[in-house]
Amino acid sequence: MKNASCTVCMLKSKAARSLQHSELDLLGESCVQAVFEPGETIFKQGALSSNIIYLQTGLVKLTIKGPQRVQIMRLKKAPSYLGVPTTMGDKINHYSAIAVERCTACFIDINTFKELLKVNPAFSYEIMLELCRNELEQYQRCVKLVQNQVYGRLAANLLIFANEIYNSNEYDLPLNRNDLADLVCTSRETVSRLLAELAKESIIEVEGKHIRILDNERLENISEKG
Amino acid sequence: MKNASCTVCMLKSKAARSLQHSELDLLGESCVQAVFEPGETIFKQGALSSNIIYLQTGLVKLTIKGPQRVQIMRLKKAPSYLGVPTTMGDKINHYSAIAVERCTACFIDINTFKELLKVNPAFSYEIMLELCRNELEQYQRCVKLVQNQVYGRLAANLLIFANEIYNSNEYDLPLNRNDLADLVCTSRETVSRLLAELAKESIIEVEGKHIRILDNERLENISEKG
DNA sequence: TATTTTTTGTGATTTACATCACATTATATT
DNA sequence: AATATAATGTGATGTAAATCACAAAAAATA
Repeated sequence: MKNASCTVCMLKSKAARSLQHSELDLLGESCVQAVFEPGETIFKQGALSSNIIYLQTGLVKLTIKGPQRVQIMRLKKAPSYLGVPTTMGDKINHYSAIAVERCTACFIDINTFKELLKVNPAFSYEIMLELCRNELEQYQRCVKLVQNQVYGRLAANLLIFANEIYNSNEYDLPLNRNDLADLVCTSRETVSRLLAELAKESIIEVEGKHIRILDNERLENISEKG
Repeated sequence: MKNASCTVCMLKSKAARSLQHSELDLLGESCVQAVFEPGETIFKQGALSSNIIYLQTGLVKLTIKGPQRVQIMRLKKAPSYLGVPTTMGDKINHYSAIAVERCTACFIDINTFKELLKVNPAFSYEIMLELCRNELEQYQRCVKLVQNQVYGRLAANLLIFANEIYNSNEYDLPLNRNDLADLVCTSRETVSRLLAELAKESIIEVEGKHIRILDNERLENISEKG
């Protein structure tokens, strides 16, 4: 862990770029950087929290305790703020964040964060926009979950990895089959079967965690139609 | 539709209560009140929007187009802001809001709203808190949807009507079976059957739309255990 | 290298729930 | 009041996907 100089940071968030010099100094004073290896918990549901996390680089999964077990809600890719909704209201985390790939994260003291929201409307506005985007994304995820069947949801998630996370139609899945199943809201066995199915149809190529999308169009079709 | 005087309004939001006199005047100038009867659309997905809606009284459903059909995402009870996430980013509504009970709603010009966010950090902070709460609620709804089965979800929704909407364990459902099914993410037929089942078990009493919860404890148990 | 542990694949079986089909009851319209 | 239209209940049937069961492969550990 080291104290960061936010002023010279090249990985500033869009929100942080609207801060004044003096405000960035304030941010830098109460901002501590840390590295997380895959599997390491960045913050944990139920624990007290007095920080907002700015995810500079890497990929995390957000998990939440459900009635039966812990569930992966979504992946979140840097750059992004984590734990804004979970820390703003009360001080207790309402979900966990766990590194899925190597991450660098800045821990910002919540009081400093609130102070910045207060003194800089542009900063505040950017944070608010991010919250709004999250809510809309969440609605979309939810309807898709209800109305599409597993085949479509799996296809959708493979496309998200390709288009939104790795920007390539060839990539290594950062999750094992269990976590992938969790993300798609299905069982491990079904994921196995459907991946085999997609491969048999020559829509993708699967080799362990390595995925290669062969027929983007058909995959998108499956993702849309269910 | 009439122009409202926000200064003397007794139904101010918590956020609005942090506004100065002059700011309330500003709000009042670009704030138009309207009444919506059940079934009437307050705003519509896909339409251009230049307003934030403050729901003063009443109950609405938020619906969103899914891959197969329009889906009820959630109910929202007054007092509450609607369309913040849908209007803040771009100008197009990303979901619809439809009155489920008689509603009064204030249409606030988006520029005025943004201006208030800018000049009054306390106001801005309250709005942000509401966004955060929404996001957390949405996560909860989603895990419940995935991990519980219909019986549990129906029970949960019956309890929400009792505890959060009507504050009574006897109430008239504001939705028909179709919409209730939609809210619970199941089919109309299943809702019919399970309501009958709950009645047979003497957990609730059903007479058309009138619901009476007889055994709160067991209903909560079903809601939790799935 | 050998051994344990974890991860993955695949068949067989079960099940919750959707869908279909139709009767019945309410509600709206003429 | 008569008719049309919509909302609801309920049985029969079908099915997507969970669960169970176990083998095979891969990864971690000794």
